[in-house]
Amino acid sequence: MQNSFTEENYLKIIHALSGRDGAEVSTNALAESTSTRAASVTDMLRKLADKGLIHYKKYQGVTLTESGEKVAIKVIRKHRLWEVFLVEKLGFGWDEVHDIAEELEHIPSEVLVEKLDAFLGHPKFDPHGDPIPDAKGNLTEPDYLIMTDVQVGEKVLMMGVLDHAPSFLQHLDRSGITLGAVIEVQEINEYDKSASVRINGGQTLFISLEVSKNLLVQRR
Amino acid sequence: MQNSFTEENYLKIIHALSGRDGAEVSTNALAESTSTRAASVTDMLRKLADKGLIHYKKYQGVTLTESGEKVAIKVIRKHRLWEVFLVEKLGFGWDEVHDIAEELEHIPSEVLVEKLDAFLGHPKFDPHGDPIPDAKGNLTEPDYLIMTDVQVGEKVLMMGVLDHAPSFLQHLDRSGITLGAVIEVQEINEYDKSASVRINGGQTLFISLEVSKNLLVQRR
DNA sequence: ATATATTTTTAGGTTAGCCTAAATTTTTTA
DNA sequence: TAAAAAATTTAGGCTAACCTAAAAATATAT
Repeated sequence: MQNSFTEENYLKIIHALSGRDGAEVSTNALAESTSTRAASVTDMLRKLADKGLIHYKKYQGVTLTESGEKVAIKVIRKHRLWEVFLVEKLGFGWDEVHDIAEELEHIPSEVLVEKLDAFLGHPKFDPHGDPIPDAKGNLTEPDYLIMTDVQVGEKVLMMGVLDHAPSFLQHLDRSGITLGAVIEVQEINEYDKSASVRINGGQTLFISLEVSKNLLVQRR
Repeated sequence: MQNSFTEENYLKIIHALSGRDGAEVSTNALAESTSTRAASVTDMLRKLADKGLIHYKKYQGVTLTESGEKVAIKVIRKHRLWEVFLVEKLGFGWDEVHDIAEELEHIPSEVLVEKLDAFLGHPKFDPHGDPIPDAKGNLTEPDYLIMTDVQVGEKVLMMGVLDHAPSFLQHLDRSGITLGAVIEVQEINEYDKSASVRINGGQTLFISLEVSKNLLVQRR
C-alpha cells in the first residue's frame, strides 16, 4: 500500500535522527522534529510499526526496518533531486529551496523521479553538498571533516553544511563561502576558537566557532 | 488562510463544469467528478460557501465567487505549466502527464510558479492545447471549432483536444494527429459521420465521429 | 395538480492525524 | 535504592473529508 505524506515525513526524520549508526530515536526527539506532541508521535509509531516500517518496543525508542529505510531513502532522493532542480534550473538560492522541496518530495511517481534525475544529469550532490541516493537506494555519506578539525595552515575545500537554515546559508553567501571554495586557515583564536581564513586565495575573513561547527570540508 | 488540496480540487472542478458561461453546477455532477457521494459534496459546499469561495443556496447548485474563481485559475495555471514541464523538459508523452500534474498543481509557492513559467519560456498553451492563464489570472479561451463542424474540402489546424484520456491521446499518436497538424477533410460518411482525412498533406485515414467530437481545430 | 421519481440535504458514523490530561514506565539523583 | 524527575503511553476528544441511510425539496409525468 501507499504511505501518506505524514508517514513519509516520520520515516525521513527517523532516518535523519538515527544517524549513520542507526541509533534508536526517542519519542520526544520526534515530537520536536515534527512539531507535534509526544502523544501524537506514539500514535504514529504504533501505525508505522503495524506497517512494518519501524522497529518499535514501547518506551525503547525506534529504528527503521529495512523496508522503512527504503522508503526514507526514496523520499531523501526526491527531496535532493528537486532541490537541484530548483537551484540549477529555476534559479533559486540554496537558502530558498528547503520548504518547497519538502512538498515536492512527496509527489508519488517513480518514473517522474527517474526522468527528473536524467534531466538533471544524474547529480551526485544537492545544492548543500548532501549526497543524493541512487535509483537503487544506495546512499553513501562522504566522510567530510568538520571545519573545527582543520589546523592552522591547512587548505581545505568547502563541501557542505550541517545547518540548512536560510539565515546560516545567507551568512555564508555574504562571506563568499560557497560549495567548492578553497578555505585556508590562517589563525585560530585560542580564546573563542574563531578563525581567520582566506577564501579562494583572496579575501581574508573571520568565522566564528558557530560557523565552523556547521561547515563540512575536505583536505585536498 | 490557505485552501486545502481537496478544496482546490473542488474549485477547479466547479470551474470546469461551470463552463465559459459560469453556469450553475449541480451537487451530483460534483459527486461524479470528485468520485465521492452527494452527501460529501454537500459538506464541502457548505465549507466553501463559508469561506466565500462559492455562491451556494441549498438545492440551487453552485457557482464560483470572484475569489473562488481566482483560486481555481491559479490551480489551472499550475497544472498546465507543470504539464508543459513534464512534456517539454522531462520527455513524458501528452498521455502520461495528467495524474502527475494533478499532484504538482497543489504545491503552494507563488514564486515557484513564476520561476517555472519563466524557465519554460512563458508558454501560452499546455501539451493538449489548453490555454495557460497568465500570472494575473487572465484566462482567454481561444474559440476553436470542433472537428465535427468542418466541411468536406476544408483544411484546418489541429489545436487541441476535449478528451484528455490517455487512450484517446494514444489513439491520436498512432494516427499521427498531433498539435499543429494540418487536417484536410476529404469525405464525410453520411451514415455514421466518420470522415476520411489527410494529415499534413500525406497519409489519408478515417476518423470516427467519436474522435471528431473531441478534436479542436482552427481554420487557417 | 397530484403522485412518482430524482436530487439534495440532514443525521449520525468512520479514519487519519492531531490535541490535553492523566497514568505509567524509565531514568536520575540523593 | 527509594524518591523525584523525565519520558512515554493511554484515555478521551477534536477536525477534515469521507461514508450510509433517511428525510426533505425539487422536478417530472400522468
